[in-house]
Formats: sequence, structure tokens, C-alpha cells
Amino acid sequence: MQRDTSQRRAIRRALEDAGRPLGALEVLEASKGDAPGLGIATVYRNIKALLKEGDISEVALPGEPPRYEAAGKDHHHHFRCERCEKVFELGGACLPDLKNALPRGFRVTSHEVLVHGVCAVCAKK
Amino acid sequence: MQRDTSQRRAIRRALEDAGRPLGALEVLEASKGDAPGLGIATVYRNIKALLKEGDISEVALPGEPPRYEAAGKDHHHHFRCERCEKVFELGGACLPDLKNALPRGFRVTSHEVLVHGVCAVCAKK
DNA sequence: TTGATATTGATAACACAATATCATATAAGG
DNA sequence: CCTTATATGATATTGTGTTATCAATATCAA
Repeated sequence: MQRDTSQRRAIRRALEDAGRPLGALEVLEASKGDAPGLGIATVYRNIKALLKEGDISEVALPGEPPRYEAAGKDHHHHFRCERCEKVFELGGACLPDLKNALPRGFRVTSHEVLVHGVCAVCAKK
Repeated sequence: MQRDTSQRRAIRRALEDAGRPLGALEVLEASKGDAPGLGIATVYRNIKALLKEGDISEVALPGEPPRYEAAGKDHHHHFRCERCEKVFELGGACLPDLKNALPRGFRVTSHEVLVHGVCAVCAKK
């Protein structure tokens, strides 16, 4: 159990090559080149499997369905273009001292930053 | 059109007094003291009306339904307790220089920070 | 107080993403 | 090359949050 299918390869490849987090439909589109006729159910199935195996990780966004990106990257945050709605990866640039802003007794386990704006491609149009 | 009902007063009051963003069901619970028998549809209706009037603003969170808070506050971010799932307001503490982290040609319009952790009440248990 | 009408509460209906179903296709060991 | 159990594709179903419907109620101007 766990066969090496062309669909699974195409989906893994699409996520590895994208360089940015993809939603389920984006994965479908990006994978169709390598796996014609690919169905959305298969995309969801394989996303779930890849998550369980730890090959990809989920990028949750406010108000929209999650995207997925290759796992194992350094700490980073994301940028969402409000025109094309694509999400991009941002390197470096993290938070200053959070502790000052925290109420007494609060304990931090993680944080996430989402920057909104217009990407380079959309800005030119 | 636009009548002053006890339900509308209760809902507005609940959001103003909460001191933290509330979800629709939290608004329902918090308003029931002032408006017994309040229905969820009325909560949604009034949230929508208060949004349109600019009295409250939406706080979108990854992977869950939006919360709402009184409008007009200074720039701030939010903390979500992973135990009780309440969301709290964080003052101050903002981002350093975002520009360095941005790819060329990207334009920023806003950003949001969500801190995950355990709130003071839950940490004591 | 009265009457017109906005508002409410209960609940049906909707929208959307994600999962389940199931017949068919296919990978992989023998 | 066969066999068989897993994977796939099409689509029905689910689940959750929100909105629509509608009879009953309550606001507020006259």
C-alpha cells in the first residue's frame, strides 16, 4: 500500500516546484501537465497523504482555504497579492520582542505574519 | 428604517464591552443577558449592519470563522489561545522593516500578525 | 392609540470546501 | 503475464457557517 502513480508524482512535483504555497485547485492546475485527466478528489487525497508523511505543510490563511508548500523550510512568512490572490513566500524579517506586547501570564508557542499587497507582476499591469 | 431594538443594543454592547474579538456564537452568548431569546439569525443580521455602519470591524483568522471587534482602535494584532480558543487583543509590538524581506516590485498595503499560545487563565489550569 | 413597516426567531435553504462512495483502471509482486 | 489490492475519476454526500423565508412581534411617527 502506497503505490507510485503518475498522479502522485505530478502532485508532489507541482508542490515542490511551485516555490510558493498552492491551494488545492492550484495544485490541480499545476499537475495537469504531468497527469492529464487528474481529478480534484485525487488532489485532496494526495495532499492529505503528503501531509501525513511530512513532505508538505499547510499554510492556513484568514478567510480562505489552506495552501500547501514543501516542508522543511526555514522560518518564514507569507505575502498575499490582493489582485491575483496568489500567495508568496517571504524570507527573513521576523518579529521584534513579542514579550512586551503580551499580557501577563500569556505564553507564546508560535506566530504567523501575513503581508497584504500587490505582487510584482500585478503591479506592472 | 433602522429601529432601536433591544436585540441590536445588546449585540452592540456585547461587542463594545468584550475587549476582545468575538465570533457570532460568542456574540449570541454574550448578548443573551440583555436580550433573552435572541436568535442566531439576528446576531448575523446585526453584525452585518454594524459592519456596514463602520461600528465594528472583522477579524479574519486562518481556518476559522471571523470574529468581530469594536472599530476605531489603534493598529494592533491578536493572540489566539490554543486551549480555550479565545482571541485577545495585543497592543503595540509591530513589525520591523518589511521592505528588506520583500521581493522586488512588491507593494505592501497592510499586514497582520497572529500569535498562538496559551492565555493566562488557561495557563493556570 | 393606532397603523405601517422594520425587526425578530425558527428553521429551511444555500455556498463552499472537503470527504465518501463505487465502478474502473493500474501498479507491483509473484 | 497474471493476480489482486490500492489508486483513480466522477460525483454524491457531508459538514459548517451564513443567508433567505415568513409569520409574528415590536418600534415609532402620526
